[in-house]
Amino acid sequence: MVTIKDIALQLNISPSTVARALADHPHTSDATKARVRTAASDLGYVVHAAARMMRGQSSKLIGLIIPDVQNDFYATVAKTLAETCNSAGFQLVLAITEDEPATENKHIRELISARAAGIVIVPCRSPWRDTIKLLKGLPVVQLIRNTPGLGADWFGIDDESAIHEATMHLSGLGHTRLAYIGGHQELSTGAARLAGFNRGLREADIDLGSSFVATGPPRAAFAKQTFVEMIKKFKPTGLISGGSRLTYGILEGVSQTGVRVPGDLSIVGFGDSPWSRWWGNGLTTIGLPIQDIAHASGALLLRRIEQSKNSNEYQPVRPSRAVLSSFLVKRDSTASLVNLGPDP
Amino acid sequence: MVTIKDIALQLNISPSTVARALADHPHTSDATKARVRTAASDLGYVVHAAARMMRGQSSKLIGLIIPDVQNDFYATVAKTLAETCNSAGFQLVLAITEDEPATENKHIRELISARAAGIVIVPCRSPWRDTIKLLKGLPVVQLIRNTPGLGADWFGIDDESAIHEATMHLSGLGHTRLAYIGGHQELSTGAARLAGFNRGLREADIDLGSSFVATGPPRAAFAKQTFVEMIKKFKPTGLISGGSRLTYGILEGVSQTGVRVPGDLSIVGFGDSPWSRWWGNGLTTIGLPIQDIAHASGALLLRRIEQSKNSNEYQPVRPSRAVLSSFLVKRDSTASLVNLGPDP
DNA sequence: TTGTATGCGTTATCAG
DNA sequence: CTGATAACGCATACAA
Repeated sequence: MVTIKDIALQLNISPSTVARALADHPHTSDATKARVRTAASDLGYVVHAAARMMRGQSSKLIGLIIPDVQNDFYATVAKTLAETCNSAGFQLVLAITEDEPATENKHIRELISARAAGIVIVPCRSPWRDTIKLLKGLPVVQLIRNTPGLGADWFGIDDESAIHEATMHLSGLGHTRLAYIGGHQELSTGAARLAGFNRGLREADIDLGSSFVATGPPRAAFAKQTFVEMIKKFKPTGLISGGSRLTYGILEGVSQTGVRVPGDLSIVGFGDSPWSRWWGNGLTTIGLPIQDIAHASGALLLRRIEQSKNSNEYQPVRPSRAVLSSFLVKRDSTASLVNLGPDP
Repeated sequence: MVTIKDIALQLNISPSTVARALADHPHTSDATKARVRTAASDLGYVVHAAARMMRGQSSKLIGLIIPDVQNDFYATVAKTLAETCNSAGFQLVLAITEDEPATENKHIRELISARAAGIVIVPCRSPWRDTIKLLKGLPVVQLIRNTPGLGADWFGIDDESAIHEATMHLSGLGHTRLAYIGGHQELSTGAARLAGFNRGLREADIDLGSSFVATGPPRAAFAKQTFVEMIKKFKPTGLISGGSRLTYGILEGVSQTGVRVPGDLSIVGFGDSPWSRWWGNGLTTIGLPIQDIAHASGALLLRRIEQSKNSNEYQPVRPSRAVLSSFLVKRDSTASLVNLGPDP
């Protein structure tokens, strides 16, 4: 690896002069700068980030910790955030937890060891204490899920309202047998979304007996299995999904069981992907302001990083907690109630 | 930030003893190790990767450079590779190029500056010379696309055969008016896939006049627009997609124009996603051994990293070039030829 | 404008 | 078994 010394040796000048030339320091002759630059380019010099870091503070790395990249939602976050980071001279380090607290902890330690400038995280179900302690030492923005102990900035969506609106929508179409498949209630989002469903049921005067609720891991497999089992026992006319991957799994189940959408069942999916509209007129979705959230969190993190450079000790000054609204993308045809089978 | 010195001071021992204890060095008393570890844990010590790197060689970072995370294909690669890296103690740094040579170059410089141990890259359309020069300095594995100048390991799929097989499949169903929408011919994959289509046409004795070809950027938008325009002028009965995102765009176009699949048109999609089967029986796909490729490339890169540690100078010893086969996932109903409209 | 000296946190080497 | 010391590459305060 070619260093600043090599360039200095080549040009018979001192290393510090080279350093200054490379840094475009004002007190350096243009001639020297030019000579140094060409030499650097010739030799293929690339600055040693670690050495630079030894003197300064943190690296130009920002960690993104998410449960799953295959989720459309998080993929979009990753993309948007990568752009935001790059335009500010940072690189994004991707860490995937699979919702495992141990994996999460390990990733965070690595990031701190690499002196990441900051972290954007979608916390897993129940993070370790140690994890929270570690996170308190650097700028952190939480996304979607909200871990109680950690007093960090947070951007999320109004989960309760989102599902409530979806429930009212189905009720408004005339549905009276509703089902909900959502993520773990231990997740802040899982609890809020379920609460929205329950409020909807109450407001629509729907008997709890003619509703079905299942919560579990926010994975496609869980939703698919749950759907297939449910459709035998409880025949809903309307179904609400409480997660992007769950929607995926439900649709898998639909295509496996041959249930017609919207013929037999109206569904409200969580998250509005392009393929949502491929389901004829059946699939209403809860649109999410993903890009807005990603942008906002990126921008705020960069700001926090700036702030923490000024004050030696990082202090999470008045964490922001912003809730962005989802929006229903209605695609139901009113035909959806025509072909309802008899209640079992 | 708490350092090794802080621990030493706290315990009234020398920094070197602390270092040895932390490293579980054999010539250190168990008592000392225990004391040091608890102190480290108490103080929240995390090793400074940069400082460690100053002495040693490279970091524990591996770069993944891809055009697009939103592409199912690359998302799966990212996930699989992240697992492979983690289990070997590496962290994955995600870099998204959007197929821009400048962005690509910048990312690679950053990675080298951070002394990434190695890089897995899906090169962009026409990488800069400088980019190739930089890449020659460290272990690199190429995925899917193959940049001529760079003598690095490469894993890809047999693009020519894949599209050829798809073409023969449609021809075998009785189709004689075929269309192909693919990626730029400047891409190694774009050229190979188009060649496969052309060979298929020849072998099926299909007149070039009753076929349609369009190549362009491998984005959904391009495919959608091309599809919508094509469907007015040239009415194919069979269409083959030459890229994952292109399939996406084509299906967007289908749903916009109201073309029935497979009623009016048989389609072979590139890449087999779960949503592929949501198209009734219409959508045959070219299944890709994504996970195999990702696994293989990860494992090989780790091996190359090992090798490069032993020899001071990194020499790309006999680069591997492996071609993995795709497989057709047939879902066509034979009904697809029943409703053909008249030729325009 | 340029050169010299110093220190960042770790670890390997050598001395105790 | 433990302590002192040097070195990694870079940036900067200070001297020239």
